[in-house]
Amino acid sequence: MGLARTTVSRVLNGQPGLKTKTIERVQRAIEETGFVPNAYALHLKGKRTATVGICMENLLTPPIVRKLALLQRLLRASNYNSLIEVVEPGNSDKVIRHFLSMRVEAVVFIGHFDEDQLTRQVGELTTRATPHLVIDHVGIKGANTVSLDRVSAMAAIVKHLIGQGHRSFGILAFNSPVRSVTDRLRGIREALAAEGLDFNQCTTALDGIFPRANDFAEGRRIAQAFIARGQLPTAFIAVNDEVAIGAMHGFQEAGLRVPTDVSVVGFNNMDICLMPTPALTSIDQRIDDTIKAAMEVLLPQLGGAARPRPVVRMIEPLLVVRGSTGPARV
Amino acid sequence: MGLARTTVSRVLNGQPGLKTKTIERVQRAIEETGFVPNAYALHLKGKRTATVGICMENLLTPPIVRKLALLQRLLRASNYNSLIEVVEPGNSDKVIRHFLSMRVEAVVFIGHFDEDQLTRQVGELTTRATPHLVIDHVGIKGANTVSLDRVSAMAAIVKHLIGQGHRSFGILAFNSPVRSVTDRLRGIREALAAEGLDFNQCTTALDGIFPRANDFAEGRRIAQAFIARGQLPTAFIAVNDEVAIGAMHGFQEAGLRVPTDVSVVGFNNMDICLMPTPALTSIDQRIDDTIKAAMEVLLPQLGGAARPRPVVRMIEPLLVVRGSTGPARV
DNA sequence: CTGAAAGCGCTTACAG
DNA sequence: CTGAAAGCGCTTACAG
Repeated sequence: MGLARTTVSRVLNGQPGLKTKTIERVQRAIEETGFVPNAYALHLKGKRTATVGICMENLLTPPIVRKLALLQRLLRASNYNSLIEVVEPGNSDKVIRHFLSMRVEAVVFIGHFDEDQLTRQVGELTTRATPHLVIDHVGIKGANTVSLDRVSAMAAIVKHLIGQGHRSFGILAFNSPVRSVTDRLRGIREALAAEGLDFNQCTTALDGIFPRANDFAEGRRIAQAFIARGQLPTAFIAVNDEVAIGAMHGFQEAGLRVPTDVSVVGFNNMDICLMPTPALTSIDQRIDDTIKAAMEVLLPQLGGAARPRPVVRMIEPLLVVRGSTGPARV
Repeated sequence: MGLARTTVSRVLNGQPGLKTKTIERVQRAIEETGFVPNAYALHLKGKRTATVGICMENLLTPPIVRKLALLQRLLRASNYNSLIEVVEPGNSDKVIRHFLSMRVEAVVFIGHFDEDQLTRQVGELTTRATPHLVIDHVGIKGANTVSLDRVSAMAAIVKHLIGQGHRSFGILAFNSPVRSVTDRLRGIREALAAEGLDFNQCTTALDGIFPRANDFAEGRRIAQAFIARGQLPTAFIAVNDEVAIGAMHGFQEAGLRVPTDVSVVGFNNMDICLMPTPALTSIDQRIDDTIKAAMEVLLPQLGGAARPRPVVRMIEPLLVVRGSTGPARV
């Protein structure tokens, strides 16, 4: 049809200086043949990939998936593609390799990973001048980080409960070596100390008895174990909303009243907090603000401005008080 | 270092006929330089992309995300990468274009989309000899489809309730033009007809009064509306588990007993079914089996075996009976 | 305003 | 067993 590849290329890239007629001719030809440019040829010859690699811990826990969904939407609004990969145990290096081979312009980690591995990977990305951002996993050396302040979250809970007169606390399903959990335990410990209370003295955990599932059934079982044991704390702090609601049920089935007899607090402020009666007091992660902050950290780096030192932004959690917490029984 | 690109290429691809010493030398050089092959050059020159494009309706509703998570895992186990894209209203053509430019070896649709658009896209993929699979969205002409049999699901529910003596049914939050919902309404209608009952006579819906949210609060509000109206049906069929649980709460708060006064059925059999008291009767989508079937349909096509005509596999739902349904009040 | 030529970084016949 | 050359499908100077 007498069209040079050069001309076609120019039309596709909307470059100026073409006759309208030529443009139309090219566009018609493209439509007729159903031509779709080969992305691999495109990016081989200089064109930027405009792709961000997103490395996910999993796709099964709602808060994590929600972060992904929001980030993906904002990235697209800024004309970036997302390359989403889920880490299987042990293959996180493979994921990073894939990202690098796809020449992503940045890598974002969402969730919790092996600490040493993540540190090494952040180091490698930095060496290669590929920007990165770690969402959630706090304390990685040299890493740009945006994360909920989990220590602060637990302080808010403990303060709220102490303000209601509680002095004995049940800890529900915190038996995990994961950083987010240990941070939260530390938050509880420090908040208690700030009020002159000793963690070991005023908290009880019966987690170890059950396999960790972090679900409704586990919460109920732990509550039952607490009841069977006697000496009930007046307030319960759960690893997440599911466990908290399960515990509420366990208590209520045994004839205890929430919050008259026991107060219960969850974590994540998911929709399910409204399901039990009374509704569950919980911590809101402010995921929208987290991802907004993530974009603020990410975009300048995508622009190529190398940071002299890592940016760390902590998101302040929001305690949402509902009916499941109240004054301690005297 | 005296290494030909050819030799390096051979090492990377594990081709036979190289001296062990050479292989080691190459591998050391690769480690030292941190070399990662450029995927764009790789696939430009013939190498297959081993990538499947997954077009998602959204990343916010749990069943859909669960399908994605499982599919992605199985694809990786079969050595395929997943390229995941979320459709924003109106950009589904852009997604397909991106997939094509990335030379994906197949496209999988998960969720519900605009029917005409999806039909056209399936047609285009077929023309281009790019295999496809539609998960969930049933009734697309020419499409390879794997989907829950929603008509059958509703039949199971209706049969179960009729067996318990119910003859009047409340329909909760089915006011949507989406194919999955209209299919389910048809399922109810047909199942009633099979028992000699007329849909219009024995069902009531008060959905239109509220903005559709499909959540807990909406379920509660609809239940309250039913109570305010009087003439309560004895059984309620909800669009999903959230609405069902909300309705249960609405009824229970008004002093009605479940299932003594009203039976309630959900849909999806999510973990939250265990949260209300009594636990919620629901339909399990059998997502694991759905995705297993999806792989069975997909893999042979990825192998290049062009199907003479589209494969359609319907997954039989599983009714999980719990305490929220019981004999009709007489 | 449009076209012919070089080059991106690999793989794959083809020589040696 | 290893290397030099062509070519994948684009973009980008450079000519015309």
